[in-house]
Amino acid sequence: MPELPEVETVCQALKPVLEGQSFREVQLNREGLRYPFTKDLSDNLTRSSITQVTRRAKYLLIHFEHGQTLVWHLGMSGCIIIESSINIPQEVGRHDHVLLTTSTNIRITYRDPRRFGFLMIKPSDQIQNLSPFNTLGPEPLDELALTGNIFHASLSRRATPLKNALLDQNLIAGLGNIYVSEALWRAKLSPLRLANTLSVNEASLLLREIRNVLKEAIAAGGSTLRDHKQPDGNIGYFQHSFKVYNRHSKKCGHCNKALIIKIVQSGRSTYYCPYCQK
DNA sequence: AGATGAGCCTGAAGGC
DNA sequence: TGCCTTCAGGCTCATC
Repeated sequence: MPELPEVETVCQALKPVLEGQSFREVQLNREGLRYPFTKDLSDNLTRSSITQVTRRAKYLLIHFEHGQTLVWHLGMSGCIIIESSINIPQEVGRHDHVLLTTSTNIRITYRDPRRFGFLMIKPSDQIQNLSPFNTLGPEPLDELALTGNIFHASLSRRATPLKNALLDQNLIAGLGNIYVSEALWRAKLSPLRLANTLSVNEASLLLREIRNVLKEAIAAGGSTLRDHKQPDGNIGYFQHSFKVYNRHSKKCGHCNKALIIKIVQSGRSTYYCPYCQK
């Protein structure tokens, strides 16, 4: 699924299509996804225009003039497709669960085979105080909110392996299984290293590499493994730049001799070079 | 506090 | 070809 770069790609694509517009039609093809759709969902989506489309962590936020915000999470396998609704046969795929049509006849399709995603309406002015937003960590790309020193202080409070600490959305928001492995490899830090053993310099380096990998992935339109596509139907290209993710038994690109290994941490696969990453 | 496993789902891939 | 098992980008909850 979509980690931060994939959600950001979707957000950037939706902005020009939705901001200042409104939905004239909402079609819900099932009772709900991860959570049941609330009764007021359709009404709230159609009765006011959209002021802004933003992203927080892996959540897409569509803000409406009437003071409500659509909180949209793409789960593990969700993708959003944007297309003109004119001259397109209304072909609805098995996993096309939500169809939104704008007043300008753009159709937004939400496709999610595994149905771990969700859509819910929340009051815009209270979102910051509601779960999960009230405990989310800082945005990794926000250089004002997150400095090397702040990041180091957060890590120093955690006696858990770096891999687990970086996946914790309350420590830093938006990283997922792929980009954690990639960032740790770039920083030459072992995923097994305890978070509270990093020096300020190491934490700063790690933060820099997290930013680098995220920015490069956003520029490439995200990563396409199975489900993610850019909303225009193109695939993202960053998967071609993976250095460790899904590359077990292949040579490490740093040392060019050790082989990447795959381990399991907290039930999730981790890939790293045991020689370079300390 | 942190680790682990289960659960929510479908589909792709690999082994036999 | 077909059946079976395993695994997958996330998140939450219960339990130890």
